[in-house]
Formats: sequence, C-alpha cells, structure tokens
Amino acid sequence: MSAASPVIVWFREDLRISDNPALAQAAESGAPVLCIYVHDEASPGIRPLGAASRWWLAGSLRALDASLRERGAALHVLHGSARDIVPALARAAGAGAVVWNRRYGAAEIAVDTGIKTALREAGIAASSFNGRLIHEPWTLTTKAGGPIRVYTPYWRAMRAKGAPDMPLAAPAALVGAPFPAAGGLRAVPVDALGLEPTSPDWAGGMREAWTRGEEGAQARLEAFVTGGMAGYGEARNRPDMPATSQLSPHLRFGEISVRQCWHAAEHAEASGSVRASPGDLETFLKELGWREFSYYLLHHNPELARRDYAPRFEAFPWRSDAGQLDQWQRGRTGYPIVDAGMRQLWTTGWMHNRVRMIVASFLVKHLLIDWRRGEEWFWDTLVDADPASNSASWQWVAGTGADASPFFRIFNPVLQGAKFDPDGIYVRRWVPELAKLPSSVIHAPWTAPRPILDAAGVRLGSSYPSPMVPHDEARARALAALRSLSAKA
DNA sequence: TTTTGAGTTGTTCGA
DNA sequence: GTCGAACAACTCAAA
Repeated sequence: MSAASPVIVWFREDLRISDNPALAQAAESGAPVLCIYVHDEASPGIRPLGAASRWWLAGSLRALDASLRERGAALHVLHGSARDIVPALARAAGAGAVVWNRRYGAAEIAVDTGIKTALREAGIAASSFNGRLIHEPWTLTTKAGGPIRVYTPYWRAMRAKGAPDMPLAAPAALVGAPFPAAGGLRAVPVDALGLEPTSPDWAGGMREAWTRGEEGAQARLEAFVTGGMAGYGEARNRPDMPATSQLSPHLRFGEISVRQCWHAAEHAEASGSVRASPGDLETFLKELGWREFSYYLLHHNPELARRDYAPRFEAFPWRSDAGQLDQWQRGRTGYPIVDAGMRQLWTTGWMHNRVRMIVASFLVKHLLIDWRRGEEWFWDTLVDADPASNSASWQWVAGTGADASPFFRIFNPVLQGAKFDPDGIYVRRWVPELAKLPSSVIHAPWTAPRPILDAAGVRLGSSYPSPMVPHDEARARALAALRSLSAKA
C-alpha cells in the first residue's frame, strides 16, 4: 500500500488504544488511520444490546474518541449494517487495508467473514487479530481432538499453553486520515445513536457507580491489584465488601484486555508489593479462565443463549408465570438477599457474583421459570452483559450447561444471606425498608417476632413482601421436577 | 474399547 | 451442637 492510502481500524468490542493488536498493526504501518465504529442494528442474527449496555457503550465510544484525538486521530461513528458500510467506506477512503480484532459468535463471524471476502475481492487487504482472549477457542482441544466440556480440564489445558502474550503498548502518536467526503457515508455524533436514556433518565445510579472508558478501566485494575486482590480468594464471596475486581463491564467492551488483567495481577503478586497470596492470585486468574471457557463454549455452541447445552433439559417442565417473573425482576420476592441483588442490578447495572448465583438459582429452582427469562433480564440490565459469560453462567446455574451445577444444589437464600452477608450490610443498603431489623432476622424477616418487626417499622405483606414461595416447598418441587426429567430420559 | 475417577461456588438429615 | 453422608444419574477426560 502507498503511504498515502489509509488503514481503516474497525473497533468493535475492543474500545481501547493499549494492547489493541489491530490498532497497533495499523500504527506500525505508518499509514494514516481511519478509526471507525459501526453501530450495527441491521445485520441478521446480531443480538441487539440491552439498555444498560447501550448506556455503557455511549460513554465508552466518547472516551475512545477522546484518547484517539489526543494522539492525532479520531473515532468516526457510523450507523447501519457493517456489511454495507465497511467495504463502501474502504473504497471511498481509498483504504489500502482494513484491520480489526476478532469476535467469536456465529453471527458476528458470518458478518466479518463476508466483509473480509468483499474487501479482498475489491483488492483491499483485510486482517483480523486476537484482541479479546488469551487463547482463541480453536486452539484448545481434548487429547482426542474434541471440544473440552469440563472446566478443570479446560483450565489445565489453558495453563499448559503457558502465559498469555505480553500486552502491547498504546501507539504514542497516530496520523488521522480524513473521513471521506465522497461515497455518501456519514459519520454521526455518539449522541445521535440514542444510546442513553433521556426521559426518564434512569442511568443516575450507573453514572455514580462507574467510570466508562479505558482510563476508568485502568484505574479499576490498578486499584484491584494493589489493594483488592489481597484476600480475594475468600472475600470475593462477600457482597457486603468491595472485594471483587469490578472489571467485568470494562472487559466486556474491551476497554481493557484480559492479557493486561492477567499480567498486572501476576506482576503485583510476584513483586511482593501487595499482600495477595498465591491463592488469591490463582482465584482471580481462574475467574479470567471462566471468561475464556465461556467464549470457548459460545464458539462451539452458537446457540448458547437460546438452547440447552444439555439437550435432555428440553423436556424440563418450566413454569410460565409473568407475575412471578415480575416480582423477581423488581426485587419483591420476600427473600432479602434476592431482592437486594435484583435492586442493586436495577440501580447500578451490576450485581455481585455470589448474589447472581443466588438470584439465578431462585428464579430457576424456586420459581421453575426458564433460565432464558433470567438471561434476557440480565442481558437488558447488566452493564457487563456478555454474550458468552451471561449465557454460559445462566446455563451453569440452571444445571443445563457445561460442567453444570448439580441438580441438588438449590441455594437456600436465608443460609446464603447469613453466610455471605452476616451483618446484613448488603441487604440494608439495597432493601432500605428492612434497614432497622436486627441482623439475626434480616435474612428471614418472617421469623421475627411481631414486636421486633414493629420496632423496625416492617409490616410484612405491605412495607415488604412475605416470601413469594416457601423455601422447603420450592426445594421439594424443584427436586421432583428434576427427577421427572431423569425418569423420562 | 473399556474402565475409572472426577466434576467451582450446597443443603439437609440423622447419628 | 457437630459431623458425615446422602442427594440421580451422568458425562467427560484420560489411561
């Protein structure tokens, strides 16, 4: 390519400038770069983003544009079908090449493959890179050559391949190519995409909780490896403590790479500058491993968000109950730890991992509502809603997934609350109508004597719901449903 | 091919 | 109050 012909860098789920292989390659070439993002709601099979994710995306795009501008380029945002836009833009700009980092869903791969073919037919180079994973799904198999279906062997295979590649530095300077006037294509301001809510503006709690963009992501990682990682192995289960990394939305939008997280954590532990133990480090790395495994499963099971990974569950007697689903979504189940989690989700776009398991188990096992309804709700409300992790984790809890939670693991919301939120701090924060209850009853208000409830201003059934289903009955019903499945099979 | 041990995250019951 | 076993049966990975 001549020095004058620009390289198009197509950003997708890699909204960062450091450790971005596609951007690094473009910058090294010395050519002017035309950085683009295509908000694609038109390509077949691409799942539309949920509302919370749309909110996050807006901030992430603005932040990326700002950091590209600091280096002499800019982010040009387009709206429409990527299949139409990317080749047309490449021609209009006289681009010598288009580069991007790979995606792993079947529909996304189909779009990218079609574009790659169209570009090459037009005589334009197209290259893709791994910017999202430590190991791409096709690089790990069992010894027999098939896909791995259990996490522990996956983790061992992953470790056996060695450490992830070292992260790439951000390009120090870029030469921005002008957006082509010809070709009839139009770049739009981020605001024009209508990604953020206006009336009503329900994003206040999310703005308070998060800093979108690469700088926010780096700050979060730094805070985690220098502080939060000490004790992570135990404390990560405590929703009443700020013990998790909270990197998930940053990872989801690629504001930070998994390689950066991995190496920063290893370096911090090895340097001895933080009190994290090798066990704390290993637990964190294994969480990154679960993310990798989810992408692996998605790649090998494109229908992961829709179909039971274990086909025998297709006969499962799910209940359809819009009213109960609504109670769960609104955090009105009558089980404080469940309601706290659902309200944290609604307000901040995020829920502590331990609590996600509890609320998911409740929906699927206590209410016998199809895990897909829960997956859809999380998809819409989580800022970290990830096409791989969300589906894989719901299936895991439901017992329909790979290496799944065993059928008899039915979380008791009272015991889980008492164990992981022993002082009721988490419940008090998110379910304020129970704030004055003593810790001894805060996870089971219906067991409190009347005077205690009165003193705390709690009236069950009006100020706070009674349990929508008794735990014992729900547990027995779920076990029976699961037994009916194995009897049929 | 067959066999064998293992499989993220729990709860309940009865001794 | 503590502790160990039962809770389905299955499927996977590897020998």
